[in-house]
Amino acid sequence: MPRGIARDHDEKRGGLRKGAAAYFARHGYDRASMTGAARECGVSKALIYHYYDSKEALLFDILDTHLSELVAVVDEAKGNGLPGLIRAILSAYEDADAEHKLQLDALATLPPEMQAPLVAHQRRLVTIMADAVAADRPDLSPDRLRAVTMTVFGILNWFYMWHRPGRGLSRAAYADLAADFVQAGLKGV
Amino acid sequence: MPRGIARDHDEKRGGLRKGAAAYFARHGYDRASMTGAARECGVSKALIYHYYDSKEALLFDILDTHLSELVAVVDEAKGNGLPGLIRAILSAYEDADAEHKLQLDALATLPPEMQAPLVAHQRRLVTIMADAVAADRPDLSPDRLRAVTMTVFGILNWFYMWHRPGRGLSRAAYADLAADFVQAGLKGV
DNA sequence: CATAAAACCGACCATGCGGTCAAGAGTGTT
DNA sequence: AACACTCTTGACCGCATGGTCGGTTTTATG
Repeated sequence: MPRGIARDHDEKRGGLRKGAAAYFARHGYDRASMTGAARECGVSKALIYHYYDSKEALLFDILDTHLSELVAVVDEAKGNGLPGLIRAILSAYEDADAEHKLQLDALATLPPEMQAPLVAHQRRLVTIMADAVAADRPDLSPDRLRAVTMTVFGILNWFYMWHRPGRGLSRAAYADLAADFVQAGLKGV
Repeated sequence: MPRGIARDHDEKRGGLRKGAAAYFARHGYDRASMTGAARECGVSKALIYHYYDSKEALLFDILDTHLSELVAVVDEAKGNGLPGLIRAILSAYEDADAEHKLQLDALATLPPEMQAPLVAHQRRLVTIMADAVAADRPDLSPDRLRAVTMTVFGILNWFYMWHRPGRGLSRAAYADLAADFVQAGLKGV
């Protein structure tokens, strides 16, 4: 029988995923070309198409991997209450700014059947966060619980837009501030 | 002397701006074609190029108009304290979801010299918000003041991502909730 | 060591895009 | 009425893009 897939197949694929994610995030998914992503990864465009069927399939793999890891992190941290959750999420975004940005502004460009499993991951995150909020404020109506939950995600998801590493508060310092802010804010609604 | 510009020139231009903004926001600026935007507006592509020099010039006009109006609204509301500011901004986003979305994910695609005046508008908004926060908490260090200010913008800018008109809290009800949340949160940092 | 498939590439293709153009229809000015 | 200019269009152009193809090199397996 002939040779099977290479031993380092998964690592190579992971390298393409990471390199392409950085390139896509830097230029915007739609403007970023496969030729450019290939150059960034130091391979030919044809090779990317050896590992992935299409540009969309590559994006899907980037987002699916990212969201799966995020769900795992959050699942692990959900025992530590709301502040623990907030710190865990902000910490997980470290070294994943590119993937996070792509999730926010490129996920919607995928066809619905590819979006579905990714959206399912997102819903899982939202549910865990909502449970943590509800633990502090079991009296909130469903509508208000959802609104508060999304408020917290707004805070977290906006972070990468204004924070520049090395300037202002550190990631960890902001995580503390955000946790305090949310906990106090919860008492006011 | 020959005829001048048509009397309804500005209205026509405004119509294109509004129609194109909706189309761009729905499909994403980069994927959205000028042909498609033209069809959405019920005119030919060539006509858009009669009113605008380029796709970028059209985007610039959309964002510049939107941000100018926003600055005007915020400038007027800054006397009413932080809660007033929050309510004013959320209310101003009404009927401007498309423009708001474009501001968040297409502004960066403009060349630096076109971005500059728009970013100046944004900075104005941030400054006003920071002043309102500082009025409540004059003891915050500059770094923390900035972090809290961006936290508030995160809450506001995320709203359009999860809110669906007619479902859950109304816009006004959420504005009240957000104002309460922020005011209480401010006491916790 | 033979072999068959994987790994990899340069060149190529079809399509859709932003933008242009030449021309006609409509209209305020003289 | 004659003019000059705006308004409006369908047809067109060059180019970059996502994706393909034929071929070469490499490497697990028998």
